[in-house]
Amino acid sequence: MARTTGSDGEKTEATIRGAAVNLIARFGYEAMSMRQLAAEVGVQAAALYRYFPTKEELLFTLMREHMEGLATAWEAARPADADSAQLLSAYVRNHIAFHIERRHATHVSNMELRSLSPERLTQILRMRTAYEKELRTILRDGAETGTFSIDDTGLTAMALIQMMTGVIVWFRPGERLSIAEVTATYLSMTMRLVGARIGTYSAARPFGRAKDAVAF
Amino acid sequence: MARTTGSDGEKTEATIRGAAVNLIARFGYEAMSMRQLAAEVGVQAAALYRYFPTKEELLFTLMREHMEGLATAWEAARPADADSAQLLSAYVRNHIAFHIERRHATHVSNMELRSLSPERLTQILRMRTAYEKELRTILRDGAETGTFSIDDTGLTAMALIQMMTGVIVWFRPGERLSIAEVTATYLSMTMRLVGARIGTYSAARPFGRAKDAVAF
DNA sequence: GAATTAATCGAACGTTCGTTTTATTATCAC
DNA sequence: GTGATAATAAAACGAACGTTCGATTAATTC
Repeated sequence: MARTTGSDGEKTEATIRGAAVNLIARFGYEAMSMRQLAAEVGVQAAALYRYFPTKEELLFTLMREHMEGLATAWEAARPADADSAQLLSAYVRNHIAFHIERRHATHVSNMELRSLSPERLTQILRMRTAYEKELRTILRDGAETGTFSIDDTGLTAMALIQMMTGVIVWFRPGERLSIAEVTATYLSMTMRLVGARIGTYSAARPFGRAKDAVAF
Repeated sequence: MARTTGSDGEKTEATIRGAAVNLIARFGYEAMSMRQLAAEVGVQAAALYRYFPTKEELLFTLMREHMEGLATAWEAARPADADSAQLLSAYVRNHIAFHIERRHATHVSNMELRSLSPERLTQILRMRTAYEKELRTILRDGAETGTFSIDDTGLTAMALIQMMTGVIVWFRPGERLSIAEVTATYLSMTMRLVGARIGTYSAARPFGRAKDAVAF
């Protein structure tokens, strides 16, 4: 009974976070119990409350930090003094890379909005909207300069984001396609979709072999 | 106490299904309780078990029928003796129409896989795979005839499906864009994405007004 | 080394869950 | 009208939940 020898608060908290992301991604937030999470971490459920006051606070923290991480990554990746095509290219690359690396956290971030209380939900949605707005701005500017040919920027932005984020649904590291190949292909598809004129972006062929329809 | 005057089994079952789809879409399957569902329907929780033996069976039924409905709709919509571009066009139109009309059921079908038992999950995944294979076949054939220019059919198929299905995330009937406009735009984007040669599909401009970046 | 703080444990709280059981009433079939 | 079936209600079962509380031990600070 009582404090376990060798316990370290920072390590335990990090373990809790990691285990929570995995368990929520796999079972769902509502289906994951605190006892299950605690067992995964190697503590009793009561110990979790030393780090997170409520189950929802744990979820909110994971989701908020995911969005903050995305915003930060995009801020670092966004090229200065770049034209629309370059900006879009950077956006796509960053988006794919970020989400592939955090498949489970992305899963949680996209699928557990319903379990947040209204105020917290508002916060997360605001962050998502801000990120989406970045893409809309790129598309609008590109359309205005004639770099892109877009029917509706709002719709196009959402369609692209859904398409790109959807990579986490099917991509599995170590399988047929590499991250580089996937990224290049998504970029190529994106540029075509927005009607970018040939030559406004570098879209080297991502595959050395002939097209085939190997099943996923 | 006991049977309510005017009760009708068929009507009650239909009401249960409808209410379940709405509640699950809104709160999530795990968060929705049978008492909550029963209250929404206007019966006691025990009554639900006359129609569905378990909560999971209810979910499975909703998801299975959603997929069956989609397969049936595609079967009816698929044109006979059509080329790849026409097939893809029909696929996109059917996909968008079907999902927009069943936003909540789609939500449930996509987000609650985790709550199914392994055997049931396998069944649903098989149905999804079959539907996806239809698109892959269209893309592959189109690529072989040179109608489309595709880097990787498997990836492209998944990207398209994620993009199109994602319409339910943002589309709201009665708002800025009509279903026809949305459908036309998704079709236009799809054709570009797959590198369909101009002239191989009818992509009339879906908007009469200038492109703008009105926020969603 | 003593006091304080940190990190855990075990037990328990109050509530809710999916589900079953029994009883009751309504509707249908003959 | 009688018997069978359908459709519901009310009560309860056994289990599990998120969380709190008090106690205990480990680590840190002075």
